[in-house]
Amino acid sequence: MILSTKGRYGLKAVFELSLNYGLGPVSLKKISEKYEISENYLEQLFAKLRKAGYIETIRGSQGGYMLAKEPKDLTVGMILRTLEGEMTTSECVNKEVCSRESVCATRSIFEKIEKSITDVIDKITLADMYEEHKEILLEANKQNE
Amino acid sequence: MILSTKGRYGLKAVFELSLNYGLGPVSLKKISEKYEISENYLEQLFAKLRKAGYIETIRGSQGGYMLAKEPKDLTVGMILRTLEGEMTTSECVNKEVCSRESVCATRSIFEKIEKSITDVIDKITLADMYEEHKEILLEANKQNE
DNA sequence: ATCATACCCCACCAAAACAGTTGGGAATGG
DNA sequence: CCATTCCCAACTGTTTTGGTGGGGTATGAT
Repeated sequence: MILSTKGRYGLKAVFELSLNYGLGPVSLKKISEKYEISENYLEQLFAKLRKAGYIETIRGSQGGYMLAKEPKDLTVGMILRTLEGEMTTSECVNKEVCSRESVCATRSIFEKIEKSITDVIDKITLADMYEEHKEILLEANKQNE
Repeated sequence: MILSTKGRYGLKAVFELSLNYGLGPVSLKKISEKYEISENYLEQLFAKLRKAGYIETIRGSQGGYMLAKEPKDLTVGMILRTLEGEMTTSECVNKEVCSRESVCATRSIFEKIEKSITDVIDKITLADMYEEHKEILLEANKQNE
C-alpha cells in the first residue's frame, strides 16, 4: 500500500467538505458516520490539515469544519502530503546524499516514479474531483433510467 | 516514503546482477560491501526474488546469485512488487469492496495514482536501466575531460 | 444561566511493519 | 576437509499505524 488510512480517510473527508463549500461548517460526527471512520482518529487528521491552513473551524454548537480555500485552490497533493508526509521514493532523490551518483542507476527510476505521482496529485484539485464526480453521478442516473 | 529499503536495496542489488549477466554468479558479500547493505538482510530479499523465479543461485565456494531471465525480460515492477507487495493505493481499487461507488470520488484519484506508477515500473526493464546507465557514465566521462 | 453540541489537545495502547541480527545447516570448489 | 557461500528459521529493538480515552474550551439554543 502506497497510502495509509491517513491519506485515504483524509482525502474522502476533505472532499466531503468541498461538497459543502460555502454552505457553512460540517461536523466531524456527520463525516465520521457517513464514511464509517473513527471520529477521534479523523479529528487528528483534521488537526494537521488545520495547522497546514487548508481547513478552518467554528467551535461550539452548530460548529464544524470547512475549507479555508476555494476547492480550485486545494490539490490532492496538498492533502496527501500533509497527512502522509512527502511522497518520496528514496532519500537520495532531491538531496545530494548520493555519494556514487554516476554509479546509481536506480536513482533515475526513483525519480521517475516520484515525478509520475507528483504529476497526478499536484494537478488534480478538489474542484476537479467535484466535476468528475458530477459526471459519474449523471452516468449512474442514466443507467438507472 | 513510498518505497521501503526492501525495494530500494533490492532494486540496486538486482541491477548489480544484471551488470554481471552472463558472466557467472555474484556473491552476496560483494554486493553487500559495494552498496553497504547488511548481508543477512539482503539475503532475505534475494530469497523472495528466488522464490519468485527472478534470480537463481549456485551454492558452495565460488557460488552466488545470478538473474534467472534476460535483463530485457525483467521489469522494475516485478522486483518491486515481489519485495514491497502490490503497489496499490486503496483496497477499493481493483476490487468490488466499494459499497458506494457512485459516491466515492476519491476512488478515481487512487486509480490514477496507481496507474501512473504502474506505467513507469512495468515499462522499465533491467536492460533499459543498463542503457540509461551507460549514457550517464558516458556523459560523466565527458565532463571529466 | 446552563446545557448539549462540537472542536481542541494530550496521553496512552495494541498490533503490525521495518530493518535488521543471530545462529545453525547444507552444498561445493580447491 | 575446509573455507566459502547459499539456505532457513527465529528473535529483537524501533517506528508506524490505527486507533481509544478523557479532560478542557467555545458557543448556539432554550
